[in-house]
Amino acid sequence: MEMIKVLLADDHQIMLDGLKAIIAKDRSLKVVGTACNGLEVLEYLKKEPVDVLLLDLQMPGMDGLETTLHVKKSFPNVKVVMLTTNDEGSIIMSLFKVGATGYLLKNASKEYLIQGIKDAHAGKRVLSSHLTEKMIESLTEEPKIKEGTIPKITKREIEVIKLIAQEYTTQEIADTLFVSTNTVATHKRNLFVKMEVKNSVGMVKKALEWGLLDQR
Amino acid sequence: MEMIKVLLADDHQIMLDGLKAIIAKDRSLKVVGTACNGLEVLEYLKKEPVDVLLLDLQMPGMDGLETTLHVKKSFPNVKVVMLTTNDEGSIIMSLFKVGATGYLLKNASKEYLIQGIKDAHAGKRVLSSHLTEKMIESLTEEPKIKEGTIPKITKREIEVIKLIAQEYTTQEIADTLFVSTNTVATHKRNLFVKMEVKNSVGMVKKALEWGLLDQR
DNA sequence: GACACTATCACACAATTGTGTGATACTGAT
DNA sequence: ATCAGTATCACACAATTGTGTGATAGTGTC
Repeated sequence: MEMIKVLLADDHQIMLDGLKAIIAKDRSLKVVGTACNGLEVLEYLKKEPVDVLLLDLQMPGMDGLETTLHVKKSFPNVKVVMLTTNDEGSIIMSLFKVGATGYLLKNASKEYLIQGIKDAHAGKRVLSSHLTEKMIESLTEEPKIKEGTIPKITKREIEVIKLIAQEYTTQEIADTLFVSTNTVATHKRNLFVKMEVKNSVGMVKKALEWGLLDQR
Repeated sequence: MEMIKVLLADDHQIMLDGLKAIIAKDRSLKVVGTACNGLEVLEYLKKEPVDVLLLDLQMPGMDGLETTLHVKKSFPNVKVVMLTTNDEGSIIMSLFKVGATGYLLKNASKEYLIQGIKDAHAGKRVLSSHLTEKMIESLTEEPKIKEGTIPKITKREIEVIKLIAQEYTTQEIADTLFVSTNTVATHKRNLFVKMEVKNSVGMVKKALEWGLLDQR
């Protein structure tokens, strides 16, 4: 009987060891390799065939989402099962859009995990039960134009966001950028609309999510 | 030869299974039980003796820090080793202050983990090597009286922070919590001082850094 | 050259936030 | 039983933020 070849990717060594130990117990599964980031995954796939890729959503550098995108592009036959602590309903859709086959919570039981790998290999959609509900919810929600797309934000606007994130007042920002407070207010106003937020707090939160404040 | 009795606590089932599998391979260690939150840990300790407690820092409800505090108070002989993904230098000090014996990153190797448990049992301080440096850093950085130390923030205050982070106005927060706007304003005022920030933006940023908004 | 976008500014006004200075009541720890 | 901390509220006022509705000028594009 052919064993299902599994590749593990997680930035936590212990997680890798743990998963390996769990999967090793099942005779029809075989861990053929491990990786601790997205690049290593792609490197591995270039060399060796893999049936199922178990992927941590949160990883330094290329995260699970981006990795999936690349993997499915170059190796469409590989089934990707995302492993995560996250239970946000919103992200599931982008995951499946990007080509993932499954999405499991890290606090799933090991039986569920093993069954999930087998199901994914058979081409079945795999979803932690807690999440199924949430997904249906977010599907049945009114088709609001909410989209994961990050709008175009200009350099000047980013300067403004950064200063706001540093607790500057509008007056201080104006002084720093050598413009009037009116100008700063206008930038903020435009940003609120673009980013679909109500105030500076929401703006800074989204800016952080979108990685706008990363490079100082 | 006596085996070292280990109790595992983590809210992720897979993590528990993984750790158990790793530890089971060492003949001098024995996993005598598992728990998925702080309360379960305390319940278990009341019934059965344990040598080393492997504790996840991030858990719903009572977190690792608080759990350690309670454990060391009632069961001072139990050695506590904290497991975490976090590598903030700041939190280490509060951990040791609270009575933890060790502090390991989840991406440590399994050999390191096993050795860590044994060392902790022998009363040795255990610290992931990456962290040792950071700790020394934060120690030598004396001049600043309060560096990175997370102040005590009450449950009520956290409720307020969470709502602010969700772009609620003071009025809306007051309505949600069934208190007056004055009360909300007072909570905010106190938080600004505690957290050493100037406004809500700074507060939400720090709250995010400190992981105050993690669990819904 | 028309069009879209960016960056700049003005003026007025409403809404909200933040501060200063109190107070009362409950709780848990010393 | 006292004391520190928490949670609650009041009132007043200053400061800041956010909105509505304009305008001008430079840039790059089709």
